Amino acid sequence: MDILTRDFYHRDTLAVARDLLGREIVRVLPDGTELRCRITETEAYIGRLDKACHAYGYRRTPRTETLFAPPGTAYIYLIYGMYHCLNFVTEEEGEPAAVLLRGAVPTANGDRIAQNRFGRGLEALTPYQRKNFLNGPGKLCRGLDLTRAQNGLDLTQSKNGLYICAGQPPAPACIQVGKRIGIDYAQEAVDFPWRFWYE
DNA sequence: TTCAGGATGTACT
DNA sequence: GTACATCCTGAAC
Repeated sequence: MDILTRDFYHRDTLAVARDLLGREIVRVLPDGTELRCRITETEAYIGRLDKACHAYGYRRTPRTETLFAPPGTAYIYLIYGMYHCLNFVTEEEGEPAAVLLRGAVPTANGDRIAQNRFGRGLEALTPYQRKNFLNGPGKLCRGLDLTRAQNGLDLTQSKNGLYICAGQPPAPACIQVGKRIGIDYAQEAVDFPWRFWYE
């Protein structure tokens, strides 16, 4: 079912971040339920030269270890004590770089995703909740029930319960580019246009 | 509709 | 002890 292969991630991180738009995340829960959503927003982080990256300058710690893994690995970490962020490792193994997923829209089992997010079904959501469903990295992980338990998973194997399908990428002209969010501390890197999204 | 403030735990000076 | 790739709530407009 056209799972993206390691070659897809084994490229320049900016190219991968752009190409991930429109792709479909598949998350299989322990009970077999298959959650699906389409990627609408991404950001690139490249340790080699990017002060916003956890592994800036090849900084290696227990947390950043996953960033040095082979391309196509899931890097998931805890942020602000209560939320998780999902990234896909890119480039050569040993080259710490990844794409952060910042936004998505549900394409299958949205009801279950709503349960994970708000503790109630799609029908019961307020307009405000519908509008702000998976439009943030923490929300996305909450909706797909992803935590550090899934850190380090190989995304190229369907058996791991987390993989990416080819989906339907947007026309290049529809892709918007801008500065990344929430990295004010990163000095010159705050202005890097490494965020990609589309409507 | 926007905005300030707080929640909360881990990583790492 | 401080910072953090965030999100929600409630108040003011």
